Parts: sequence; structure tokens; C-alpha cells
Amino acid sequence: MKRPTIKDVALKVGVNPSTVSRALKDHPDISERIKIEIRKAAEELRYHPNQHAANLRKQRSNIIGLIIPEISMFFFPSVISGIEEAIIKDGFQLLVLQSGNKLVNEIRNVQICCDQSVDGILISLSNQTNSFSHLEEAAEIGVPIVVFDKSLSTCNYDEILIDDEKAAEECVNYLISKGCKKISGFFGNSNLTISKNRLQGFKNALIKNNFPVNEELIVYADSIEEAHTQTKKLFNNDRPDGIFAMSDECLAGIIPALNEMYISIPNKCKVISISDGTIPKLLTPHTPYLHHSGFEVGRLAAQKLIERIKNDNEADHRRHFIGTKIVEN
Amino acid sequence: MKRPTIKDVALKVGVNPSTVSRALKDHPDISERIKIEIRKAAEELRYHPNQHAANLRKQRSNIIGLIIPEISMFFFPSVISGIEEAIIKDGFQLLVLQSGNKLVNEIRNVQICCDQSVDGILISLSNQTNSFSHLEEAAEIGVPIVVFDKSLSTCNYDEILIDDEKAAEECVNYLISKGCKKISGFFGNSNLTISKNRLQGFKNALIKNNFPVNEELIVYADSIEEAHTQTKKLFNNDRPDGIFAMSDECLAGIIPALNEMYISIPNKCKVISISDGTIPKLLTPHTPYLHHSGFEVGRLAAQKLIERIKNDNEADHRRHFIGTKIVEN
DNA sequence: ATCGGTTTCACAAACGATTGTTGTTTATAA
DNA sequence: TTATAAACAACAATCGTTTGTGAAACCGAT
Repeated sequence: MKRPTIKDVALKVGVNPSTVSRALKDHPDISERIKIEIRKAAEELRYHPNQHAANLRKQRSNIIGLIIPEISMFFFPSVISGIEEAIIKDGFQLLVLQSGNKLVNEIRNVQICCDQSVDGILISLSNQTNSFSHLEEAAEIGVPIVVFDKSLSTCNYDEILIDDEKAAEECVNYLISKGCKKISGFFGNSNLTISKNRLQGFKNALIKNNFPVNEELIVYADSIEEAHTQTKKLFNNDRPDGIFAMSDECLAGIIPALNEMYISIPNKCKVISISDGTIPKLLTPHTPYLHHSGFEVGRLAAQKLIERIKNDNEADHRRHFIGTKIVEN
Repeated sequence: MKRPTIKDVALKVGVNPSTVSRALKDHPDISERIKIEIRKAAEELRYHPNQHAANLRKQRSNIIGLIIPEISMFFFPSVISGIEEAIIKDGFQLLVLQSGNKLVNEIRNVQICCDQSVDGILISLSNQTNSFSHLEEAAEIGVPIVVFDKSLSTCNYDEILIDDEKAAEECVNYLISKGCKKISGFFGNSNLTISKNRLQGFKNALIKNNFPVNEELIVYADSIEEAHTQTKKLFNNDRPDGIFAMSDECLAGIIPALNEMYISIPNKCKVISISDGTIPKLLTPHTPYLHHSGFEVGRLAAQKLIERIKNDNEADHRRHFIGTKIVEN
């Protein structure tokens, strides 16, 4: 019933617990004969080291804290897959903490990470976050931090991002190249740099192409529902012939709304989004997208974090951009 | 730089560590005067108890292990949200472990749960799993286990499920009531009880309504892509006028395939699925579904698990069914 | 036989918290 | 004034590992 400890193994073999510990780690100090005996005994007793004891002693946990707004269906599931891929071979586990886009929860989650002595933190910021002060505490005690996807311009840690400005610009250029004359842009929460940068890119493209920047055509939508209603509202007043959606959430609101209004895509209105491709392929009709792989973001972020963990958090903080490209369906 | 320990706090106030420990837990043995002093010192030093030490001493971790096939976009994200909702108030954390539908990984994950001394395990089985032997080991050392959604008939632990057979039957009855004469069914991996039971319900409905059970119309599809190609293949031979999709994965393959073949939904072919509603609302056109809330499953599973944790894993194992109902869009 | 040098293992001190027990002070009643 | 209880806090053991240190035992070489 009770779980066997290292002492049980030691007792069974008739050696000291320290010998068991070393034997199971294949330490050269222990003779092969004893090692075999110990391994056999451990096997028989089904002994597995108590991680808490080991962690306490070793002052590390092999756990990485992941703090994200929420595991909705968009983007983050694939990010998590990417992270898992990267950490599995180094034996790290993932503690998933959702902030629900609330700063208080994010703060609490950082605290939880500290309490659990995580070896590193991967974080994508909430809508409400506008400083990194709550991460300072973790940083002070030497916990490596990597910020991905949703960050702030004041970020002082490693970042894994796409070049949001350029990405948005490319999308708009695509629409223009397809003959769009009146282009609308849908953006997420205006608080995040991700939105700001994509908006900037959106405007840049318009300006560079001598298009007017019409504020009426710039829409903020934080959820599918909002994107849906905003689309309908938009088409009551203006009638854009091109829409740039900065996220899957936006797209998932826009496309059904257009369908419901019988606005033919792409004949009457062309749509392009930044996405990893799953949602565009689900929606009808399929629309082109600037491919942004959540998996890759997760993998890279975790990789950077592990580098830091292994190198005692040394090296300068850097901003890493991952590649993107437009995919026509 | 280094994290403060309980000793640092004790030293600062000039008391014994044990007094600090009790004071911070509001133990009645400690005078209010000292408590205030200690709380202030703890605050100033930004002291937070080391969880590993506490866990080691208390022989529990406040961590719940969640083992699932994979955090794809379907179903599990909302399950996780439900779990979080249920566990947050009791201060549990969630260790998310994906099996990737591989039994070996599932076994490894159970092992990880044991190593981490999780207080309980929530598990949804992989495609390959056909016994509970790997959970025995965890069960033996007293770890409460709750199985949800994907289980086996031989399950000996608490289960949170919907009445799959009845649910499928209801769906088919719905199609029949709408005038369908030739009904096809799409199912996931045939290994899982969830598929078997839903298939059984599917057949039951046909038989009870004096419809022939045509094996040609029974399709197994484990992914969106497979559902997609199978749909096209199906319509090359037979032309069902009704489709029952047992999952979002199936549905997400079926609807686009029908659209691509210009088979009008619901005029030429009616479709119904078992779903939590997100995907049906995303797809065009919207199709009715038997509502099966992932959130509710997660919440209930976690709730049952916590009950067990608190009651030392006593009480008999039970199978819990959660309610469903058909939603027309 | 004695002496360095290996092997090979035991011993014991951590890691940081929790908690049963003990001891001291203070207050209250006899 | 003394006995007795209550309040308070210190002491010390403990959780299960890991790891630095030291000590047998054994080797071959002198």
C-alpha cells in the first residue's frame, strides 16, 4: 500500500541508501555486482524516487511553468504540442496555468511558479498586462523566462515572436495585389503589442500604397462573437472589398458573418488572416492566410528556455523572429 | 538573489521556524502580536514556502495529473477549463500530460504522476489502451483515479461519461424524424468504448425503426483528413441523405467534403453530430448537434476526484452520466 | 611487511518545511 | 501564597533524497 522509499531498497539489499541512490544513477563508485543487485531489488519493489525529496535536495524541479491567457481552441493547443516536443527529451514536465486574460491571475500564476520552484517560465501575456513587474520577482531569484507571442515593447526577457508589423503588411499587400480597393482590418485587444504592431503594419501597407487610412475600417474584436457582430455592423455602413484578420478568433467571426449576409468570398470581398492554417481550412470557403505556426513558436520558446536553464540563465536577452509565409488555399 | 526560507523569517523576527510556520497558518497557539510581526517580516522578505519541502513533509503535492490523448483543438481545451474551474478553489495545480494516443506514453505518464506524487489522476484513454493494468500501480499506492470520456468497459474506477449509446440513438432518431431514409454513421477509433457504444446506439436506432443496418454506411475516421476522404469515397458509392458524426473531428471532415461536392446541407443530406457546439457553429452551414459539454465533463471529473482525495479514496467506484440534449442551430 | 593507490561503500549532513512534545511564562483560582 | 491551568513558543524529529567526506578493503609494488 505504501510507496517504497530508497531505504526499503537499501534494507532489502543490505546496503546504505546512498549506495542505492548512486547505483541507480550508474555512478562509477559502485561495483557492477551491487548495481545489478540493487536494480533488481528496486524493480521488484517497484521503487521510484520521490520527486519532492529529490527536488528539495537538488533545488530544482524539472518543471517548466507555462502561463497563457487560455487554452481555447485557437493557437495554444499547437503551441503546447511544440513545447512538449522540445522539453520531452530533457525530461521536463509542464505546469499549465491559465490567466483567463486577467492580470491578477497572471500574477498569482507567476507566484505559483515560484512556489513550485519551476526551472523556467514560458509566458504569453494577458490582455490586461502592461508591465513586467510581476515577473521581476521570479527573475530576481534566477528563474529563466521566455515570453512568446503576446509581449510588450518594454520586454526585457527572451522573446519568440513573428515580425508582426511585417506580417500584417504582407497580408495587406496581398489583398492590394488581388485588386482590393477598400480594405478593413480586424484586430484583437488593443492593449497588446501584437495588436499594435499588426495595426502598424496594416497602416504602413496602406500608406505605402497611397491608400487612405480610414479609421472606420479598423475594427477591434476580442472574441469570435464580437468579430461576428462587428462584421455585420461594418457592412451596414461601409462595404470593404478586402478584410485583413489578425487572428483566428477574428476570422472565425468574420467568415460566418459574411456567409450569413451572402457576401461572396472572394468575389465580393477577399479575406486573409494570420493563422496556423487549421481554422482557415475548417471554414468555408477556404481563405488564404499568412502561416504562423504555433507549434514552431512553442518549440522554439521551450528550446530557448532550456538553453537558459542549462546555462544558468546567462547570455543576453534577445528577440527572436520566426519565419512566416502566405499560403493560398 | 536567493530565495528566502522560513529560517530567514524566523531569524529576522527572532523566533523559531516552527513559530513562523504556525503563525503564517494562523494557528491558535501563536499570539496575535507575534503573528502580525511575522506576517510583516514574511511580506518584507517576500517569503513563500518551498512547496517541495512542504510536500515532502506533508506527503502530498496539491497537484493533479491530467493524462489525455492530445490537446488538439477539439474537446480537451474546454475540458481543461472545466477542470481548472473545479480545482482552483482547493488550490490544486494541473500537470498536463499527453499520450499522443500511444500506450507507451500513457504508461510513462502514469509513472510520472506517481513520481510527482500527484494527489490524483484524471485520465482519458488513448486509442491503443485496452486494459487498466498500468493504472493499477498508481491505484495500489492509493492515488485516486477518475476516468472520463474515453474509457473501457472493464473500467474499475470512477467514470464521467455521457450515455454514449443513448446519445447516438437520439441523434439517429433526430435524422429519422427529419425524414432521412439512408443514414450513415462516422465513428472514431474502433478500439474505444466510446466508439463502440455510439456505434451500438446508432445500430439500435436503425433497428428499432426498422431500417437496415448497412455496413457500407458505417465509417471509421480517426482524424479530420480521414473523415474528409472517407466522406468523398462514401458519396462515390452510396448517397446517404443523413449523416451522424460521433465527434467534432468527424464533423470537421464531413462538412467541407460535402461542400466541396456541392451536396447541399441539409437539403440533400442532413448532418448531426455529438459536440460541445463550438465546431458546428464554426462550420458552414451550421448543423444541429447533441450537446456534450467538455467543460462540464472536466468540472465533474475534477469534482469527483477531489471528493476522493478528501475522503482518502473511499466510497465505491461509480459511473456517472452527464446530461445531453439536441441543439438545433 | 609496508606503503601509495584504487575501489567500494558507509556515514552523516544537508535541502526547507511541518508537527508532536516539552518547557516556560503568565493568569487564575484556591 | 501556592497550586493549576492556559497560553505561548522553543525544541527536535521527520519527510526521502543527494552528495561530500572518510574509512575499510584490496591491489600490486617496493
